Amino acid sequence: MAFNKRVKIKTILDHHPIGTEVTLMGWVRTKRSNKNVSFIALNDGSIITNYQVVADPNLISEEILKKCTTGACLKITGKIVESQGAGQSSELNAEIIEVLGEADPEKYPLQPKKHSLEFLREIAHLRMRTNTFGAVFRVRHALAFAVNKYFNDKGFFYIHTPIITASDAEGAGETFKVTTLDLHKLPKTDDGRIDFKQDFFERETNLTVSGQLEGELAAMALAEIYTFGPTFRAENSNTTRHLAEFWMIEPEMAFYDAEDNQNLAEDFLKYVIRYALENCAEDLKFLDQRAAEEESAKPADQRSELGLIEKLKFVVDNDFVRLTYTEAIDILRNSNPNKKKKFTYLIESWGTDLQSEHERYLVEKHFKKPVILTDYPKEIKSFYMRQNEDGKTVAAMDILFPGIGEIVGGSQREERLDLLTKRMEEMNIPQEEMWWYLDTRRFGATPHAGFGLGFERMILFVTGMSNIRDVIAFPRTPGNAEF
RNA sequence: UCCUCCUUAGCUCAGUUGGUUAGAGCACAUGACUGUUAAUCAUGGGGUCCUAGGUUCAAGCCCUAGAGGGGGAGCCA
Repeated sequence: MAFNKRVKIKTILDHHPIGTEVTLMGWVRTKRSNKNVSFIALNDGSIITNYQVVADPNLISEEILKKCTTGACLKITGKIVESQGAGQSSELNAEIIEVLGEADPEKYPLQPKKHSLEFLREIAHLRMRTNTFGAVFRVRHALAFAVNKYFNDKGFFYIHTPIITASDAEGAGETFKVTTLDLHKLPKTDDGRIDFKQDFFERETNLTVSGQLEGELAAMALAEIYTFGPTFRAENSNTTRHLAEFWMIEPEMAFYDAEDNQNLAEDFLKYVIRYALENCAEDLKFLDQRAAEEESAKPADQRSELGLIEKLKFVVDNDFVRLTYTEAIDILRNSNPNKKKKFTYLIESWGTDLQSEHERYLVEKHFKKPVILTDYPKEIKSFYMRQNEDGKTVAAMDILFPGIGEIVGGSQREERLDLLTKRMEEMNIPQEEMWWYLDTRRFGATPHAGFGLGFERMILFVTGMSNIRDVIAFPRTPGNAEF
């Protein structure tokens, strides 16, 4: 006989089935008791709202009620009735309570009170049971769904690029090695190097740092594709915006130039944010209040002018600013912090890369909206980016978001074989092992473009969380692979 | 990797110029209470003051090293 006859709390709140008999299953958040009645706040994950269960000690034994402690899992059957209390319109009068799983209150670490995010990170296996993380992961799901829906509705094809790769030439960062060799007895070649011919793939392999190059191959056949998968970078980065394992969305489109690419990226970002606003109202309302509390703890000059939901609506309703690197340098060179030498790195000449402080100034102080920066000097960008007519810049774009920094990096790709191989030579990119990539420029090459978007950075922006470790269930960072 | 701050009860924190038995709120337990909303009230239990050295008559407090964590920078998404 099937076990699951539960009704979800979200369903009850949507339909208010007063008078019907239902079974709820979920976890106790709090219990309040007096001599005549106990109130259990139950959460089943379907929605952030807890549902009130009323237990009459004449119907439910003291032995059972004693086990209904914070964190315990219950199966409750009873009748939905109008609530006599003020905090909710309906509630469940319990007739049968079955304790599916107890939670020793002396040992269960989550309490009905506010916990610090740092503490909850240490108990990541339980933190999804809190309001904040429940909200974050429901929003994360909605955003992932919206990503697939957006591209599917536009006729893009979802390509699964490999996780294990042999190419190390993207230049996107340090890689994690993949091997089945015995690390204590590494086979050596005659000249003393590790003999990867004896390894599983008979060559050196690593976890992917980007699906872009493979994505380009697919775009040369299916025209408009995207990837959405895990990405691995072994950089020793310890910041609130970096993970060693993160999820990246990488659309790649044949017949798109740089401007088409920018249009797609802006439309895409607005779509998924709008999707969250329309489909995660309760969770975003909670996160909005949470963010407001965090803001009120900050000194007045560091507080943001807009609340979380206001900020999301603002991004959806306003055009992003588009300007070239050269224009940005002019603005920065003449900015107050540059003139008054407030920047740690002063802007003096064209050609240097922008630092975080410069990006933040442009986005948060000067324009106060998302910025698409284009046409960077070729020296500070990747080999595959299309070279502009001026001979100095490439058709790159970075999209900068307030509070996050770079959320998207992309470009029109260099489709001209001679220019591409020349650039690879200049940048010491080995061409032999990239023969398959260069083949796309030999056979049926066309203008094409694409971008990469860090999924967790998008979640950070939409949820208003400030540390990237709090928007992925089990974060992987230097020195941390628990759970 | 660099800079910087932090580590005291299950959690969040206080702890005076180094000085007797290390405190509070919340949580938890017990009891009270005729419907509560993070209920309230009373009582109670709970400590390797991150670790290892050192200075001192005396160290939670000072010094050295290490571990763990936060924030910032670089790298990037």
